[in-house]
Amino acid sequence: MGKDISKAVIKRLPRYYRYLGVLEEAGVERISSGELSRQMQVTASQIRQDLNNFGGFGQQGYGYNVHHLRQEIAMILGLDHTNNMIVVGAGHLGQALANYANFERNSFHVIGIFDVNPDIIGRKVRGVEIMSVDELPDFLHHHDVEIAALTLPKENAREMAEVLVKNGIHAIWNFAHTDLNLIVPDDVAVQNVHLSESLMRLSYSLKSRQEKYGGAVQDKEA
Amino acid sequence: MGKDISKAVIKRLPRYYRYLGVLEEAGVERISSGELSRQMQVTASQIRQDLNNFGGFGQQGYGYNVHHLRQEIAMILGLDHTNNMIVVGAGHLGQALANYANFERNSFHVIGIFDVNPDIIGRKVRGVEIMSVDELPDFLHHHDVEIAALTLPKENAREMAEVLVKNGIHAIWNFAHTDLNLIVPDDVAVQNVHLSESLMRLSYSLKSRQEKYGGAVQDKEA
DNA sequence: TAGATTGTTAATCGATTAACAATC
DNA sequence: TAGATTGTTAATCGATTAACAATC
Repeated sequence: MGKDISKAVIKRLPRYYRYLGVLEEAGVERISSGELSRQMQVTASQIRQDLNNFGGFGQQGYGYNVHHLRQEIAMILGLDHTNNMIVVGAGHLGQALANYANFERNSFHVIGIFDVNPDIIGRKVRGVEIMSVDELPDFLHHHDVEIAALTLPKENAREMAEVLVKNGIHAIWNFAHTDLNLIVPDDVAVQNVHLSESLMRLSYSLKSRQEKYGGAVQDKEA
Repeated sequence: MGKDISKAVIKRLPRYYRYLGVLEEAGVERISSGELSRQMQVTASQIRQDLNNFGGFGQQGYGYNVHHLRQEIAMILGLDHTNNMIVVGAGHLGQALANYANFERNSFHVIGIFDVNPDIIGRKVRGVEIMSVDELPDFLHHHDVEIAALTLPKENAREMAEVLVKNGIHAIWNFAHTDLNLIVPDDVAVQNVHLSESLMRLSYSLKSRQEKYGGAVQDKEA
């Protein structure tokens, strides 16, 4: 309900959440936008603007209560309850994600892992058995699954996305090297993690830094 | 050299590269910004603006040559030569990345994997033996390594980043849940892949879609 | 109260889109 | 040549930063 929040703001919220977690663990009770700004290397203006999209979480003359602000952000992001997940594709990446299970203190919980390869079906990852994708529709109808992580080769990813959507999945965490936007309807959320694109940006960044700072690569021969 | 290219433009280049690859594989020889715009769901203006940061790759009345444009982008991103990589942290995610090895047709090549855990040192991943991090400095001095992927728990990541930088690494692909920007000097490129942040954005996105489209989650009980 | 710091409006900056003359 | 489509300038839009009155 209400005004749409800009994507740029949403992108920053998890980082605020992380920094507030560090502060809370360190026993810090309150923080001003100025101090947080210094630590996070963003402007205090931006912090205040961002937070005020959701309400006045701070107090003039005091700042923000670390614990309270963190809880508010958790609520905004949907981390205040457990989101059940499945992982489709039990390759190395899929297993890596499954092993993340229960990270962020129970906000996310992997309750099923699926693959096409009969050789690994039946094996367990963190106590969860790898099932055949054939069992996927049935599984989805009998469990409350919010999120599906998709770690299949791009050849199978699109087809599987359709199966997931058809069986009630409304959020896809897509690791396949393909865009699903044209496949899934508007009411299904997709987050792409294109690792190869990230690596290419790093490669570009490395290259432009070398041009800027000179051939600093050589100095490791010393 | 010359004018700085905006981050927003760089972020889009790998996606152009991917789409051009698909077109090339499909045997498409030329493409107009208009047609590419339709396929990629971005404006034709943006495509032309983006590409013209680097030079006039197109031809009036014709469009762009798919193969040539793709090669130009490869050059810009530094994919026209092999970038040697190491993976530090041979956990599930590290092994997943190592298995990516040689993806993007030899642009990236994993030549070393390192871990602290003695139990897995000596094991092989895709023909590359897992070595002890103690051997890391020596390895870096004897090999030409451009990029280090960092897949350690955040407790060790910062310390290891310092070791990498001290031994000549100029590009870090950071998967640890911590920011390295304050640790590494300006001439070291860092790309963060904070998977948990991506998952949180998905969770937000799911939540706001449910609010917008109504409680569509229930309909999978049908 | 005085000092600190927010919430919020206004100003600036940058990125995207539109338009069209140049040109293949 | 005429038609198509780029390269590029100008207009618009959105996001960030600055400023300050409100207020704890």
